[in-house]
Amino acid sequence: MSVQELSKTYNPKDVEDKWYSWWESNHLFHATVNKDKAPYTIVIPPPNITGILTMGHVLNNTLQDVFVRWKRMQGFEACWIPGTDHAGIATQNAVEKSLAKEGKHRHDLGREKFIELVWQWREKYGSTIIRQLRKLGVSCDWERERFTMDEGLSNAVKEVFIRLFDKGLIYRGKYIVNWCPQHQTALSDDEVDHAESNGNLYYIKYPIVGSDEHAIIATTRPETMLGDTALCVHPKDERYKHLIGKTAILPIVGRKLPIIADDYIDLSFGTGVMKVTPAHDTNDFLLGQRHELPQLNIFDETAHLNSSVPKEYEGMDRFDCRAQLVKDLEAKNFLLKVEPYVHNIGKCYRCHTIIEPWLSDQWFVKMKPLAAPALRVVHEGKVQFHPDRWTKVYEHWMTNIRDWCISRQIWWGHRIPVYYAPNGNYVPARNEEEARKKLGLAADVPIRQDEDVLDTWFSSWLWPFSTLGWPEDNADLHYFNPTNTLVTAPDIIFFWVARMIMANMEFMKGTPGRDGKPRKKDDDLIPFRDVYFTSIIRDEQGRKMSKSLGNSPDPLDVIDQYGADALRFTIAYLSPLGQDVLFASEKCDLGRNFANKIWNAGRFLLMNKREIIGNDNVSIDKLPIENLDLADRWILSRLNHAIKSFNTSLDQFHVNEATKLIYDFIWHDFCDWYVEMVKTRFYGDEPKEVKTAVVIRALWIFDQALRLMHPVMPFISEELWQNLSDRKGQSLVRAAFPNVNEHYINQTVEDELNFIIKVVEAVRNIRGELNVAPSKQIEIHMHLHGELAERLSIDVNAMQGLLNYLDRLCHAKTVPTWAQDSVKFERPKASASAVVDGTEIFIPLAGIIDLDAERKRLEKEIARLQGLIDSIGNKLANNSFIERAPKDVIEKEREKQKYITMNMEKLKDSLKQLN
RNA sequence: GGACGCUUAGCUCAGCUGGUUCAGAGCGCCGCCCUUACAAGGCGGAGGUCGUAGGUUCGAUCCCUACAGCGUCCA
Repeated sequence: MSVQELSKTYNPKDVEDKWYSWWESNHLFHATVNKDKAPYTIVIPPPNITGILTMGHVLNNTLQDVFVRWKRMQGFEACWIPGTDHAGIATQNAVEKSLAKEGKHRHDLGREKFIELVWQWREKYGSTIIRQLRKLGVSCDWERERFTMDEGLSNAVKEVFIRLFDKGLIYRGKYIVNWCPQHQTALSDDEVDHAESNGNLYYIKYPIVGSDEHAIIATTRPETMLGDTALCVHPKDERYKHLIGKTAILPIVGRKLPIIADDYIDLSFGTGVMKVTPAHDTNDFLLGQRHELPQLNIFDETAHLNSSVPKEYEGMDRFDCRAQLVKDLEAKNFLLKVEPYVHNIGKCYRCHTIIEPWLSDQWFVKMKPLAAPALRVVHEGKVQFHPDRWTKVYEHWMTNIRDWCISRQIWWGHRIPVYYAPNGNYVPARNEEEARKKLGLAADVPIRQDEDVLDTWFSSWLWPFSTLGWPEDNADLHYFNPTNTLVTAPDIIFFWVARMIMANMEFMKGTPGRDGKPRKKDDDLIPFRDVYFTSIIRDEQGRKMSKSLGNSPDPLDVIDQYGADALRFTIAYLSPLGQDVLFASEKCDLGRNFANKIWNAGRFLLMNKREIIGNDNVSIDKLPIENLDLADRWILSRLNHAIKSFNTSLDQFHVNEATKLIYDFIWHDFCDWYVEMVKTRFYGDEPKEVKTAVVIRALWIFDQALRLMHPVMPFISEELWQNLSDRKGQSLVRAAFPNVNEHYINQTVEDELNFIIKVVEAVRNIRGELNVAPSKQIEIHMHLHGELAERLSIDVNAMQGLLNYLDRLCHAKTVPTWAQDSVKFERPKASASAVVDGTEIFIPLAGIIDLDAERKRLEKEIARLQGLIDSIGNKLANNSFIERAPKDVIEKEREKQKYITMNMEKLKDSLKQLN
């Protein structure tokens, strides 16, 4: 594209798709084992195949892309492995829903046909989010895309199951699980939504055998009494001590219930007597185990009453049963009272059916042995969390870890690799053949595989190595694992992060590492070194974004409206480490305006390049260092500062800080000051060679800025980078990230230019405050003296050069007057004035300005300085400050006082002059 | 009930681990400008006793304690 075609405003639509497909088709994101480079690996938190891109994904993936692009440009072999997970329940749910529209149920199809249908569904819709991610510009290595149900990953799942089983870490047992009667499956804790709900507290009388007494129990779920197998009181409860060891009668049913004691009982809840229902309440289950109580299951898998209850309730729905039972209790005078009561109810996160704690056969992983090493590496800082406070949360969970229920009673997922012989014996096996061998069964004996599938997390916890081909041994695995950084949301710290640490440490043990030797050390066994926990994206009112509230903007709409770079920039800018982000689309104005600013800076440079050099293709690879003036040295210092701070911020995972740095450098340092100053030279009368050097230097600096911003804003930076010069087919994606050149970082230079900036601001302030028309050319009389020259350590000639900038920046003609320090200066009459670093500035404005306004302006400034002087004075008059503060601090205060007083005195003189 | 986090300008937030004319940015607001990169822009300006009450210190937005409000996680 030639210069003429650069539009006046940046139009992201013209460039984004073009560059993305170019990057991808040139394999610029592809990483391979390269012994000459250090690897830098990120595995994507695999989005769910049923999902579409949300603002949460935007944040998460923007951050990953910033890290991975930055490292890639720094010369690492950067590899970002993408993929999706199969989301067992969610996906099955989606397919069942579409089946239901045809009036069909999965059982009508049978397992095999149904699964086939799910695969078809996944072919059709399962890559939506992957397509959408590309729109965001992410530099994933798409050639490495994985899916948790792929053959390779499925093998990993089987392998892990078998190894854990053989180690005795996987077992089958009866357990209370969160049962969804709708899906007819167990749910993990995180798949249950808890919410306050209005219910009742029912007070029921249980007669005591051999007495007229009743025990009163309070329950929110009276129907579960049909499964009661005991009553329980607190051993120290004086009210009920005498009941311990006695027997109660279960109303309606007539079953005898022992009365036991346990300090689990909450004395303040209800009446202090609790009914124990081991098969239908998690806490009762644990209590029942301690006291060896019978577990009486009263529900079937659809939460209807089974045959363990009196005939009249059999087959009833649990809630119908509750209503009927309450009526019956009342009729028979067992019901004391009913009170309204607010309590927590767990619901299925998918279908919102109330969860039934239910006793069933499930598969479990013993977590304690796996947790120990995973806890250690975090403790010792080998895996670091950002922000650090999540470490505590992690520790707490890991030390109180419970066994993991991994079976799910659905069809879509990895089927549990366990096979049963007709006699009930079972073994884990990779396939039926292996199972027969293990069980010693002939080919014609019927054999049956477990019906359940594994929790989706059972495949995701293997993600950092299963995506690299494990259990097959291969070079990728040696090289790219351990990965470096994981970027994820804190709400899955237990379900995913913790488990990945456990799995990697368990299964990478002994596999060859980077040096080809079997891994032993923690540093080689961890799955990643740093975990960045992202913010939560909320809407402007601070509410979580959710489908049901409809308060989540569609990122694709936002990209369409503002551009991907604008969205990326804005979201990175708004996301402080560890804090929530309140987002609204309009906030992308920030990013869009910035992109437009960058665009126009580029446009400006290209226009001048053409003006000065013509259409020749000049290389801008080298920084021309001839004829460097103060502005050049200043911007080089600022640039190197920016690069340095950018690296530091990203090293500390302060992405918002890094983003702000880019913004400030480009907008303020480069555009507001450097570009404005360089105009003086572009339009001045220096020879062509000098001008050529000046424009190439400006382009070179801008080129550096584009490299700096590329990790955050890949599209616009590539587009401009390609336009600045002929890149011969190279891409900014793999260009070198700017190096910090300490040589250019120079505080003196910055101080010198800051003086000019302060003068300009003082003059502009006068113009603004006194309403001097912008078109009005003014004169600036500066009273320059030796002290200033010494302070700025520059000579008179250099200062003269600097003053030339003032004319452009202030629309003024500068009249400097050099004087001896002590010599009084003849002030121009009727002039506005200011003091900058001890230097007096006068702007003669006879007949133009309102002298009163100028007086007020000066008085205000004098008052401000007086305030500062007073506060410093108080400090210095304080004996304990003088005695106890460090000497250099005291000295600094004294200097400050002297300096400000000097400036103020000059202002006072000026004020006197006006009167 | 336990753990953690947050409270700074009208709004959204920085302030990296006590001392730089320490109180900042963006948006919004007010005033002036279509000055040949950019009105998605330029220049200037007004706005806060840094949640409350104590404490530590020569000195606190920053460290400690309590409280209030909001939020998240766990039980």
